[in-house]
Amino acid sequence: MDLQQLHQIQPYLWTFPLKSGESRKEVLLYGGRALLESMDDKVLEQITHVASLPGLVGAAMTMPDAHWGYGFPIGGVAAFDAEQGGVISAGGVGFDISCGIRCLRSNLNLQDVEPHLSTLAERLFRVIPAGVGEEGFLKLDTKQLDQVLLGGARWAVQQGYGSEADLEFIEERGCMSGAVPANVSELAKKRQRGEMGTLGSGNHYLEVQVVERIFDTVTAQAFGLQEAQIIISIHCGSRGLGHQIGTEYLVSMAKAAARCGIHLPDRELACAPIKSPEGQQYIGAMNAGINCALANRQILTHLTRETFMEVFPNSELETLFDVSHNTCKLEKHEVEGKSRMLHVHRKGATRAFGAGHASLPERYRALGQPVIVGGSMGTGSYILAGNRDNPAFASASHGAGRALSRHQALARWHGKQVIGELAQQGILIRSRSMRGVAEEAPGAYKDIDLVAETTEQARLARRVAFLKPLACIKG
DNA sequence: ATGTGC
Repeated sequence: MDLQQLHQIQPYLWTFPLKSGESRKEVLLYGGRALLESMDDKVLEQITHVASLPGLVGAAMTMPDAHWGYGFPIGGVAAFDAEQGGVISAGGVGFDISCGIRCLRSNLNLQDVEPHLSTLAERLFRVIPAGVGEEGFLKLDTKQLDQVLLGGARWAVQQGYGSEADLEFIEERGCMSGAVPANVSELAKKRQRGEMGTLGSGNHYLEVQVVERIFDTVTAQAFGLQEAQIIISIHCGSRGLGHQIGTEYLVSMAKAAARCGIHLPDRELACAPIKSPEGQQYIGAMNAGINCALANRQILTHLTRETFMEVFPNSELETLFDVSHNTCKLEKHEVEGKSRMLHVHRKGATRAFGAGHASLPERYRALGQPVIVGGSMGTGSYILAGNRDNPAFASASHGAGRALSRHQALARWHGKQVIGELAQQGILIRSRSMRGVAEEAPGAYKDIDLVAETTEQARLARRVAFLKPLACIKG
């Protein structure tokens, strides 16, 4: 991206000035010079399109890890007011509805795990279904699936996959309200029948990590983190169900937009007024998709615990937090001194509530929400904490963010070579897809250290801990 | 992201 066309407001905040005759809201880009210079021009084009949608409140924003997505950029944040004709967009949520990360903290340290790492990786790889179309141990009929869509992680716990203690540390206490299973098609449910408790493909992973650095000892203590501790991160979403919801509602939203006279600068931006029948139907379906993802990560947590118990009989894995980064949520935000209810799209952006927010578990309330910034395999992850003065509708980065397209990555790396290079650094990769591994090569991603540092400098969240990968199960 | 697509 050419920074000449931007205006720097603060050291880590840029705006794209309006051209004469252009009618849109403000565009804000969070990030430093290095990240923005290497960012695709498409990000600016896409977020400028978002800024032209009806009912947008404040500015359309991108996080430091933003990259080109479908319609909305990944790393995009946009809040809409239903009372002012605000819209909801399937492309603004993302096709993998409620894709997110579950983080588990263990009572094990590096010394305990290192000698058994290969055994652990092998067993996790055998137990955790991963890859395109891979199915799990559960086969659900439509009626059971409706219960999943209503109950989320709470349903999974009721089935014996985890405990009440997990629920406290999941967004929405593990169960998203407002889910309407009837708004989810039979086809979407059929696709999900065998896919509960599966990882999926692409950038999804289950990773065994070690806390390598603590940045903020007080917050780390509240989060239960210390150096050399073993952490497990599970990154996945709502699988075939979420994807099918996205596909179907994209069509219904395109029709709604045409009927309501909404000008779409890009057909991928299909959206419907929040107050329209299509908008309302999508919200019910999306909330069901969120519950699907929450249940999915809960079942995977259960499988992870079972596997750890086989290798480390005294292991205990507690849920540190579970946060989504592909959602649209109705939240209360202060705008120019006024409290308003807004539909906040976060696509490839993590919710980052600051200290004192009522929805936070008591354990974290004085310090802020754990913000999980997932790395690519090999480059580590960060846990940050939400700030009370977050300027972006309580949002922050979600990961390293791609720097090269999948296509570019395939042209540059081979899967086996990537696995070999990571093995030399002591990082074990287990995957059924060598193509997938090549696409996910660490070099195809932005510098996560820079993303985390910039996220802190832009006051979006503050760094608490850095996690180094040890073993990664890939889709 | 995805019962992977020009």
